[in-house]
Amino acid sequence: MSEPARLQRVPGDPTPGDPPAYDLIELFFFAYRDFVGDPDRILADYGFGRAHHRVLHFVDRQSGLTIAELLDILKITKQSLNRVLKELIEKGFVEVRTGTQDRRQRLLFTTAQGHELALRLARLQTRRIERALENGAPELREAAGRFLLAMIDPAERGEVMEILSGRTKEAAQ
Amino acid sequence: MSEPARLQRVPGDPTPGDPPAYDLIELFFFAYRDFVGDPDRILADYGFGRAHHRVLHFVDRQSGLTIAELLDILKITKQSLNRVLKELIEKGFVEVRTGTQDRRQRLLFTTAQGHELALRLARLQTRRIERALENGAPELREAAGRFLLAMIDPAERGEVMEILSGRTKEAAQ
DNA sequence: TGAGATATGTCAACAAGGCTGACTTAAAAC
DNA sequence: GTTTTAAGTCAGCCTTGTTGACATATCTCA
Repeated sequence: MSEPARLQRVPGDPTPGDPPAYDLIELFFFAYRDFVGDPDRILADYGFGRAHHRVLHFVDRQSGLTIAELLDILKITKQSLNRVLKELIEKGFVEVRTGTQDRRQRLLFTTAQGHELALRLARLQTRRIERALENGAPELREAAGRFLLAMIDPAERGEVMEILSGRTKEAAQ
Repeated sequence: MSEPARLQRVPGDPTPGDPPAYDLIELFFFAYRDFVGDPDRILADYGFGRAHHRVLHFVDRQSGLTIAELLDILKITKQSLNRVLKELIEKGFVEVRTGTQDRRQRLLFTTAQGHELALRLARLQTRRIERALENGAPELREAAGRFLLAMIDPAERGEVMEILSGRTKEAAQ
């Protein structure tokens, strides 16, 4: 509205002339809502919310990770994390052990109960994913993964790919 | 871990034996976070949040839609909607007109200013999408769209596809 | 025409889950 | 032995969701 028209497009430009990708924008919104909605119903039975789910998920996936590592993954403040983490510990879903090489660190683990819940929620989400892929070509799964990865900030991608490898951090204990 | 292995799978089964799709679960989480994070920074300049964005977006896309229609899309309570809608109206981003066939209804429209902001945010998100697709095969876009649509509850898909068509509702005025 | 249904608006209170800022403690590092 | 680091905590605030109750205007239908 206020910017002068340009005749050439510089690569990496805002490209205000392109029509917005309304379809993908809206699909992403609705799909994500349903995707996180599945676990919500189960979590409510335990008095947990989405924040608990995220913590439980990454603790289960990266057994033995520290508070600092978890904060880095979730990108929330330690005060926010502490509120939900405390509840997960009190209710016996997460366990804390003092680090051995560095005794200032707290290493986080899921308990048997915590692991079961994390797995149950992951399977629920997996079921939705499998149903989404079952009528597609076999390449659809790989395409979905490549698209989602490419949607992530380039600067974060390295870290995300490390997380995806799901390496446990138990070496510390 | 504790369940006996089964040799056959019933279609539509929980399939607890399948390994969870941790990669897609986590990619979806990180990708969506970055996707909605872009607009957040701009919205903060206006004193708006994500809730305002969603309202502004769908009002802009479905010019003339009613409160009831908007509530149905967003799936929040009218009290929640009203709080953000009121602010969008007060600040001159959304305009309300009384319905003509049914004068109980309120038809929602973006103002020029509101349309500009909606477009700016949509373009920002489109840029991320385009960058995600630019190094992929031309089929990647279509695959992403099909995957996301299939992730939505089947019962909702019809409604979502109507929304995607972006038909304006101005006939009423 | 009058009763009831419908669309919207509003008040009050509450909960989840983010945030900032300030401060403590224990352990490691130098 | 001082400084830095990892974690925990207190207090208060914001956004955005919730429930429940009730008001108003308008439409529908017997």
